[in-house]
Amino acid sequence: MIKGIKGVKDLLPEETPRWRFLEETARRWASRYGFHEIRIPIFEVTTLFARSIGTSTDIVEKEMYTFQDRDGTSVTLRPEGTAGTVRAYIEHNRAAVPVPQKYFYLGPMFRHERPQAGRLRQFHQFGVESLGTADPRADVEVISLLWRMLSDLRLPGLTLEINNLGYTGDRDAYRPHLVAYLKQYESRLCVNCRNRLEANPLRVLDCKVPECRAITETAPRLAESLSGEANSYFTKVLMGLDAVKIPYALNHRLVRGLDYYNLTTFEVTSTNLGAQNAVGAGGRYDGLVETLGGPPTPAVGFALGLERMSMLAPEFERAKMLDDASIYVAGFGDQGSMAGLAALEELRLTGLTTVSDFRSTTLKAHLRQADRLACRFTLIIGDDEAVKGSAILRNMETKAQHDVTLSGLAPQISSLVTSP
RNA sequence: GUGGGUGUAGCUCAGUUGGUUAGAGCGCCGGAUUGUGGAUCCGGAGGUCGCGGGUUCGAAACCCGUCAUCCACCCCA
Repeated sequence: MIKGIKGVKDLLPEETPRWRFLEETARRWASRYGFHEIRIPIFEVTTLFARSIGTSTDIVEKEMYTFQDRDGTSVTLRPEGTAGTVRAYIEHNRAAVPVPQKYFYLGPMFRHERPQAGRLRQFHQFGVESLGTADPRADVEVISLLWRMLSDLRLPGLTLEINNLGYTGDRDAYRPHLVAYLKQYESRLCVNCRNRLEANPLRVLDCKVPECRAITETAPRLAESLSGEANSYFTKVLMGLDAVKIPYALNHRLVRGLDYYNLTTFEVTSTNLGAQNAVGAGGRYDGLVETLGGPPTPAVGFALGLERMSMLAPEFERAKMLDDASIYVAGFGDQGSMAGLAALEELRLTGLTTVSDFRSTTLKAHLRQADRLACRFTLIIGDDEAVKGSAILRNMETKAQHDVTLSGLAPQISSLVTSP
């Protein structure tokens, strides 16, 4: 048996209604906040991701689905949506458009990781990018959208955490302080953190090992090294969140894994998920557009994991099924089968949702299928009816039956089906 | 990439210190009702015990390998 690829899942018809609901909710909230859909390719040249996400990140180092195109250029299945969105923004010179460029996207992303609860190799993200606005209110707008959307879905156990990464210069100034402090306790740090000390010391701050946490608890804080400019920007973001009544918690350990973030970073986690507890996360990335060859452009955005939202979303009722398949046509016998097929087509052409199971050969089997498909009516056409040019419409709930004629069938059915 | 758990019917799972025809519940099909669904009763079908080796008189069970899957580390949505 040929099986699907590891970490790549099928969404069967039973689950697609819930996904559609999530997607529609996301779309509705995004457009309410003035974001417009952008559809970007699923693969891009590899260098786009390497340059934007950062060459020393795990994503670029070992998680990308990269392959050679036929002409030899290296291409990669997108591991996230920001890079492609920014590329499109630059390529189409959207900086020249006089209105705010606020985009949202929705679709599959690919990372070659070991699958676990809430982590797949093909997963789906909903994301927004607000490009060209340096105002703290843009940060607030994006965070607010994220929070309202998740709240509207009533996802349980949510927390919004926020931090200020400052400008690149601020982090450069802070890093030596942190490293000097951590060096004193180097022997007590976990192996990972000892490596991080060289590669990316800030990441030591969000290590989960208790010993490391204890050490970093009293470490010098990034907040103390931030420039006045960075501080006042962040203060305005927090004031804005207060003004629109978004509850948040400051988390000085929140250091995002992608290189392009600066100033505001935030993350929404849920206690009802497994170890991978981030539902959505984002931040400001003022340098990225320029890094990718565009004009200096401030930007802020977030991405949401749809699988993780789906894991949290309460069960939805399937009441709609009744409307989905409302009429079952039970055609059986040599002539009844053919007459049933014609009736099916005729009803469908008038816009009625009409189904049948051609595998059923007896009336009993047909009615059983009608019941399973939750049809409200069954149109019975056996050989007896077919030769008479008639059919029987059965109400599956009341068991009431009406005779109808096969000529001019659709109008008769329409009125019987809609009348109470 | 590393570690641990689990692979038996369509699904969820039993299966004793290794013992003869591998079970249950649910589901499915049929009958009771030769043309009327759901409920009930009766009957039936359905299994390379993940795969490959090994130990043994005998393996679903023990050993080795392998694959799949889940969870965790790492990292992230």
